[in-house]
Amino acid sequence: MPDTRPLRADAARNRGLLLAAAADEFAEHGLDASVTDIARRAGVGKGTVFRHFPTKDDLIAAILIDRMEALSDLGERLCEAADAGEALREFLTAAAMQRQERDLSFLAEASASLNEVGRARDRMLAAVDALADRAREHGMLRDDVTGADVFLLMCAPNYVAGYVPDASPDLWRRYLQLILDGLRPEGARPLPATAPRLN
Amino acid sequence: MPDTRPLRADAARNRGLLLAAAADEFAEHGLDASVTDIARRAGVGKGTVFRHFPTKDDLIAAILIDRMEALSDLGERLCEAADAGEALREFLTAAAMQRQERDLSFLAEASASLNEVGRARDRMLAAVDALADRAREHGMLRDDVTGADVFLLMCAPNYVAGYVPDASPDLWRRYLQLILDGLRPEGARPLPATAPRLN
DNA sequence: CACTAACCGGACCGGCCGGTCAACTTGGTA
DNA sequence: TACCAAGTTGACCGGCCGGTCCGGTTAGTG
Repeated sequence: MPDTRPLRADAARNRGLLLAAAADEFAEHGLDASVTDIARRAGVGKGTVFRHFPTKDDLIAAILIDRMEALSDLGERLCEAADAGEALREFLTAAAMQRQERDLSFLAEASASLNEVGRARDRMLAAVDALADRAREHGMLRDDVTGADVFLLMCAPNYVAGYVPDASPDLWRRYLQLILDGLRPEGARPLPATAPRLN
Repeated sequence: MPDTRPLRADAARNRGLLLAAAADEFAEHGLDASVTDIARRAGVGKGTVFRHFPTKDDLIAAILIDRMEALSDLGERLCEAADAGEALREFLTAAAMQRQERDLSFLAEASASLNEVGRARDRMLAAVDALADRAREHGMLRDDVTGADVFLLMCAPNYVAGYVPDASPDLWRRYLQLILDGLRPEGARPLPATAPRLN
């Protein structure tokens, strides 16, 4: 970070408008919402988009990073919570609420190669790992489930609910609950295949 | 169906090649694999694709219908099986294996409007409903889960596993097992939101 | 107020993609 | 074998999309 002088007032405002507009547009039309539409929604010229984010992928990455950073903060805070099981549920709920859109993949194929995304993801993965470990120690999480499993399953409730045309906006909660029940040690049967490594 | 005279020999063969090539290409590159690539992979000119399938959506629909029909057959057969719980697992396993690619959505937004797709989906949904009912009666499925829930969750294991870069090809089995455990009555907590309607 | 570096906007470019079409080839039949 | 409808092909078209660029605007400073 050699030269980090502050943005001009209008530029900073536009950057914010763009991030918000892009998030909305991606939520509605998936990752292939057009840059032109995003610019229009933000009330800004298309050139401005590319001034702030050299590439569409960079724009996506910026949104991803924002969200993952926020989730990391929350996760680290929740590690202090008394009830480890409830902490995990709260974290997954927040994760699902943050992204009601389908398909804004956390691993973001293309942009996963950008280092910043990777770093943000690793931090979040660490937070999830810690939450999972604590929950497991308190007997709220089955022994054979890893943090990586939880990380991957984070996206599932929204994905599943996303395919119902006129779904209740709370439908994802239903599938989150189902998944949480599957993660508990009670009726656990042994899992096939080994847990994936994510870094 | 006014005029259904049989295809010429070469045309029939090409149609088969195309369906196979398209399935492969979609598996590798998602739904936006290009028609040109599909044609090349099938060893056929692009025009031939559009002779058989007036629209790319029709091609997708044809694949979808094939698969759903096959799953419906299997599902209806499995309704006779002795072990209702095992029948459900077998069905979901077959469903997951049939589509290792991510993102070939069963409800296929665009083409969902085509009547044939809707009909095939309804038939499959009926089969899943029957399987779920039997499993529930045998105490292998929690009371508050509907066939529609199971239908939607069918896609989840592949989706989740699809985000792991160099995953074992069996990774989806892991998440299928987790979901199945969540579907069992043992540790069930009440589900929020009402089950979705799909037709 | 005057000056300038930062910023903005939108016409423009090349490339790709779904879809068309007219010239050509070929499977089936009498 | 001779014929033609069915089938095939790839050049071509219009439209869209990510990304560029330069003339005009504006925020901040002294």
